[in-house]
Amino acid sequence: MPETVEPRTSRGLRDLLSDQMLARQWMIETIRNVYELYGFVPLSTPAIEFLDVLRGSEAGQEAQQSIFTVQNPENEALGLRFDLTVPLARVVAQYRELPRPFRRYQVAPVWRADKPDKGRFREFTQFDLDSVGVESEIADTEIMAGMCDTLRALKVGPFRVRFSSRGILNALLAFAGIPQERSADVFRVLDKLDKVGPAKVRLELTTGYVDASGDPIRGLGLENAQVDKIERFLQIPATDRRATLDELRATFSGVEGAADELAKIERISNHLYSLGYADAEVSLDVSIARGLAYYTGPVFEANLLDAPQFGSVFGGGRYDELVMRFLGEKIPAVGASIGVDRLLSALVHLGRVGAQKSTAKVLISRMDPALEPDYVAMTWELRRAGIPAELYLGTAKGPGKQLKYADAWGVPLAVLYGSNEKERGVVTLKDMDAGRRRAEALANRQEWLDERPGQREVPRGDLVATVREMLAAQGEAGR
RNA sequence: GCCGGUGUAGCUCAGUUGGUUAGAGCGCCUGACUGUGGAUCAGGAGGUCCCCGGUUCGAGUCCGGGCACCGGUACCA
Repeated sequence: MPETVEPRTSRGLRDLLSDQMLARQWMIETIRNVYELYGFVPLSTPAIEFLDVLRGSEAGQEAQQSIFTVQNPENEALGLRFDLTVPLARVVAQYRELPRPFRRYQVAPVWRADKPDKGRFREFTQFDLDSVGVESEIADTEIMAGMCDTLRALKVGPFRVRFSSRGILNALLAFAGIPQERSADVFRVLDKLDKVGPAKVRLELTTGYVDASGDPIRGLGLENAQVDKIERFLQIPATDRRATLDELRATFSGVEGAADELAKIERISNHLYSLGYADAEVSLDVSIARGLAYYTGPVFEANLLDAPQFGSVFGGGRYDELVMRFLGEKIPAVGASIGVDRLLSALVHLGRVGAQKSTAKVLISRMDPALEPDYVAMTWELRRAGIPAELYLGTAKGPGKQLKYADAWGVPLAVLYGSNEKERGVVTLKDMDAGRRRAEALANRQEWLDERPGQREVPRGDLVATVREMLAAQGEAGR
């Protein structure tokens, strides 16, 4: 026995077999269509980047970054990208002649060397769209409008895009008397609101607590009076954008800079109103924070109301300083990112994508070696008519195994053609779904054989037309 | 990172106070049924009992260490 290698994948990595790939491709194509309609252009960048590009020049400043490092023959310091935003910033800085605004979309895998978790992998796909070099609030507006249009195109059922802004949160800090240096810590805790609830957030903002596993959660040591103000802020309802803005104006009446920020948010909200994105779809919800430190303006995220357990499936915001690390110059940008894997899980959960495994709609079986020219001819006849067709290329002789093969791959139709059919100038077409349904009711094999459910014989010349008709009928039945 | 749990066939798992040649269901393959998927029946293939060490006449079983995975929790640019 030769020594064999155990087939396996490293932790957090997985294969996507055809059913998952077909569902994913449909989803990505649907999203892409929306963003090309909006006039965003595609971009591809290498999976591997220089480590200093990924980390920023002051390496070590953000320690504990879960970057996969990569070796090349030149021994350069390289790593796999962990998002698509940093490579975008690099591209914008590197291609100085690129006309701006640069509005691009990119769908590609990214890698993070984190501990894998349910629904979290070390290799996963993001679908990002960003407008770089834009200050106008219309850019923020179109990102959020695009989020809505995308979710509608994916038929996810009711959803809610919620947005707020770093400016509002900064006003909150001023309002509560918290120094701006603490902003990252405070926002990180506020971001957990959906997940852990207000009571734990309060504890984490003040004294900290010991969680269920006995792990201590350190508190931020804020005063109770400060947290009271935060809570008062968080209670501002998110049902009506105009009303929320009114309340914010009242709450922040004495806070410097708040009025300007609220005016910006109002312009976005008004654009959205005038385009028909009403409060049911887009809400101004000051309880969302988003953990990322680099956001500087509006932040937004989307949840599916029929699948809330999947959390935010689509999120983003404005980040006006990210390109600075490469150019030293401030370039405003706004964008959003879709967690393709998470959204796909939600779509599967909602039954929006099927479990299709095969691209072929017809399997042409081969029963008689003497008739191979006929099988080949039929196959290409179907293909040239635009019907995805597979010719059985395995070694099984009889139709039993070949039908089993069609069944295993979920091919909806099978063609049976032997000397019987040839003599009479006909071809047998079998509807696999009809047969499968009938089989459930039949216990006796002989009946099953005699009945040949879902089969029909048609003249050889009607092959393409009949296949087309049967597929159309199946398509309707399947809906 | 921390707490707890679990590692036995492709999958889900059983395996007695430590005792001969380690089992079941599902799946897979073959046949009954040489032109029909499902069901049924018969047969077959498939094992480093996670790894290393220890105790013992004897270890899947007990002990020590390691690793992996699962659940919870934290972190997540």
